[in-house]
Amino acid sequence: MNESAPAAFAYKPLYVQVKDQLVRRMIDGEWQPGQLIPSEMELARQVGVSQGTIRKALDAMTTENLLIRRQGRGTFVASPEESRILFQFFRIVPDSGETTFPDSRVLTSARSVAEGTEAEALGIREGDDLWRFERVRAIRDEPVLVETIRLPADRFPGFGDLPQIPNNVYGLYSQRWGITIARASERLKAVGATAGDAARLRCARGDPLLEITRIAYDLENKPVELRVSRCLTRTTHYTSELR
Amino acid sequence: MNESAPAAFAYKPLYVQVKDQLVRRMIDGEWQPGQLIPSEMELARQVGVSQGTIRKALDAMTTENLLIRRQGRGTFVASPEESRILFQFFRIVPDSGETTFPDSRVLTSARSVAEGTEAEALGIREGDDLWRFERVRAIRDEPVLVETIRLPADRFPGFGDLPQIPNNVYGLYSQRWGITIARASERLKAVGATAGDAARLRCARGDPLLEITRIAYDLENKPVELRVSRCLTRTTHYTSELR
DNA sequence: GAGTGGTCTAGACCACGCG
DNA sequence: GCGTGGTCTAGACCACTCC
Repeated sequence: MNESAPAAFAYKPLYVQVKDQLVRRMIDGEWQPGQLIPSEMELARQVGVSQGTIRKALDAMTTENLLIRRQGRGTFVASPEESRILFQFFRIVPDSGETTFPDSRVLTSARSVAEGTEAEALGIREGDDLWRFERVRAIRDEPVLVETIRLPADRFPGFGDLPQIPNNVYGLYSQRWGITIARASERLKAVGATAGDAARLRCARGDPLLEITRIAYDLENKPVELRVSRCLTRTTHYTSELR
Repeated sequence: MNESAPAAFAYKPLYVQVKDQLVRRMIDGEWQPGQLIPSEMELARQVGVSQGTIRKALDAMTTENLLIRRQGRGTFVASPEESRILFQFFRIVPDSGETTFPDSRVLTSARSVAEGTEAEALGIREGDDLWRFERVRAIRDEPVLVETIRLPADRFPGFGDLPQIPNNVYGLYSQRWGITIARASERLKAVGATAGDAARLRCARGDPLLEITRIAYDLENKPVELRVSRCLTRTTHYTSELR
């Protein structure tokens, strides 16, 4: 392939180099979410490696949920519109087991300035501009959680001018700014409801809430969203699979 | 390979059949935790397939944390003694980020009878015998969580005769009864501390706790342990990676 | 140097989706 | 029937570990 030979001190297998090159096409917007990408044989010709090596790169991207492969149809760029992706990043489910996705109602939205912990989490400097908005999410009209989302202003130009914010914000990030959320890291704690939480969630002050602090990363592994959710878990729970 | 041809209505790729066959060797105790298994070439000869097919089966088992492969040395059965396995099933970490593993102190241990929800979780019948024990776990002498563990008595004969219960119970399950915990499923809720929790965790009654309900499964995907942990998260948190 | 797992290649055939 | 991804094979060479 048309790439410099791997240096002895930093050996990278060919298929990893190929994978990085293909991810780059997604970052650059050449391959957009939902799009059908060329077949394995075609990519092998383009990149100049064997079909088996292309396959290894595509398989790695598939296990990272960047691609979706369909036998007989082709390989597609994963899209945040699809329901399977929604649930990839939403782990609060009703105890009953049904798979309902919550509605959202935005409470406040404003431009502000990053404080120390916010800046650290988002990899920006203290004092840099942020978009910050707060919303309540409900399942079957029962409020389940209240969350505050913070976005670095320079990555989301014009965010404040939006007439409204959709339920699925990862779809919005993708469509409006070409930002794909590739992975996220969460920290969970149990906390007591504040007076504000209590009013919004129709519970008592001090009631136990599940607090989820999430940092979401883009394709280049840079943090792009900080989200703190405080959830009522009377009739719902957070699921986690350990393997 | 010496296996009947796949039926048309239930096609299973050859490498999956091989994988099932190799997992069977672990279930039957032919391959024990920590043991070096035969090389790819040797297995290919034994099973009667190509080395590439053996490799696919071994890779699948490696991603499920059943095997550990070391270039130049060989392939080993994963062992619950190794630190990496311990943290695979322990997601409570200090906020500071250090990786300390908690001590345990057993409070109560008794034989009892399965109630409805316990029986359902463990896939046994209501009224079947259970071992049930409760312990407090501490990091640096600070109590962090109190947990109750329930085991189906027929899978763990002689459990009640043990002089003491070690910190790492998954190592015990493996050594004493040949039971390997392959995966676990957790449900998290925020709850208020009971009077009993408060006394054991040195907190106030009603303080918010993170309640983790875990069902752990063996190599045959049968539930073998039900565990409910109630955790103080003042200086610790539960981590979760979303991909 | 011998043996192991890891990568890369090339080619054949199978299962699937669609026209 | 054609093109796609999925499986299976066979063989070469590379990187790593240990003697």
